[in-house]
Amino acid sequence: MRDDNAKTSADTRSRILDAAEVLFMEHGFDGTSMRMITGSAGVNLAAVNYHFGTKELLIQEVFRRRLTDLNNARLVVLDQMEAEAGGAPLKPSRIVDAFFGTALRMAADVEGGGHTFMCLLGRTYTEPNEFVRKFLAEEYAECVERFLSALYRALPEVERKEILWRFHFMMGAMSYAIAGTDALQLVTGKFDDEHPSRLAPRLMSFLLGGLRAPLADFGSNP
Amino acid sequence: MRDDNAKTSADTRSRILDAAEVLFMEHGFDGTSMRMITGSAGVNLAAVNYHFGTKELLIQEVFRRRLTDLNNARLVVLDQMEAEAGGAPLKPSRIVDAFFGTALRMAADVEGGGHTFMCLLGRTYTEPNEFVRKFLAEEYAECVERFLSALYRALPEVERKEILWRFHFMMGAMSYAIAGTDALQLVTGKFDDEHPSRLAPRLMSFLLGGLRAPLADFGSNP
DNA sequence: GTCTATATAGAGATAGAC
DNA sequence: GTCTATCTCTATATAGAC
Repeated sequence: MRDDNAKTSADTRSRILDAAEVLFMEHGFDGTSMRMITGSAGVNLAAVNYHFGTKELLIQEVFRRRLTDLNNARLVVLDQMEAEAGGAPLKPSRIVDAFFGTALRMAADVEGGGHTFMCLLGRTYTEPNEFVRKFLAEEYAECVERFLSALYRALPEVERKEILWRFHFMMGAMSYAIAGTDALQLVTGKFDDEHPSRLAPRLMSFLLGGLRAPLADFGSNP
Repeated sequence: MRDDNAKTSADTRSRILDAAEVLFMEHGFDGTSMRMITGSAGVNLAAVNYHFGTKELLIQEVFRRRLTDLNNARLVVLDQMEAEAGGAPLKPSRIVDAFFGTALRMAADVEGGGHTFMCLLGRTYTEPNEFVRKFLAEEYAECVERFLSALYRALPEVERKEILWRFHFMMGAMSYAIAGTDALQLVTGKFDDEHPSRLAPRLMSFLLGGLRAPLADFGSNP
């Protein structure tokens, strides 16, 4: 940092994105006004519209800049594992780690903002706002398809629909584990003050237990 | 229903609550205006303030009227099981079913509005709005404490902190399973059109698998 | 690129007639 | 209890000077 008051023009964009990310996480999209964002970022109100056009486009850019990296990181790990395996199916635990572990490692990065972003992302999966959900779905499509395919091959004896459901359940458990910890904290009287990096091993063993659980009997009573 | 246009004064209150429940679920709290609610309920704009005071108090009442029943139903089942057991610890699977199964049965009630409410509730656990989170925490406190105590006694060999985390993970998986199904649906191309009642057995086996998963090794690297 | 000033729309809430 | 009309505040967005 060269000077407290030096706001280079290139910086303005990033300052807005950083401020928006935190405020969206704390107050939601509708609960965060442009004035809050520009005030927190220390830039002029008109700067948001100049750099991003509209508030909706700003929201998209907040997600895009981190989500691209996250999903690329996931795919890099998967590519590498599949190349090493040379056509043989992978171990389910390794697939789960490549997808969920990578996200948890991002969530453990408190200082770089990864934690803030993963909290925001977790909340946004169930976001009412339709354009956000659609945007997320598109950003995720390729990556999710790749991981589901890997799981299908890793667990050929399990019905595909069942794997799909369990992937969904795992997403839910992870999102809450990251975004919703505050909530239960209020109820039960805290998880002490554990650093987010402590979460990963606990969650991973829970996810794998759920994925490997014996199948229920669905045929009985419709 | 006696007449399409007959709005008895006692009805007005319920009509507002029913309309608000659906709209809050579809558009969130900030995304739902008083005008949307009164328009959908077919009542006058001023009626909300007359019957509930403020929008915040309306939100609280939407939750209170169903949450009281849900948590009472959970406690009734737990009380009965504990009475039958006469001091002996319960099976973890039965405790989980009393808490999560009861919620899933409410979520399977599409026509009576239980499904709508459970979607809304699932979203709200990670709601940014602080007063809503605090209100939920208070409404849940007693019930969660009772179920955690039951689990502590059922699993004396497992560290209490670990049980607390896994309860949290189960809450997350359930909330997403109910509220977030739309999201993954967009990504992966649908869960067909399964009725919500089909969800319960799938989720319950996942939750129990997670709860029983072997513990990870936490001591190694801090 | 950055700023001030403002246009326009919509929000929650209420006063007072009925 | 219900309605109309309206107050007040705040939101997003933009036009135009610098």
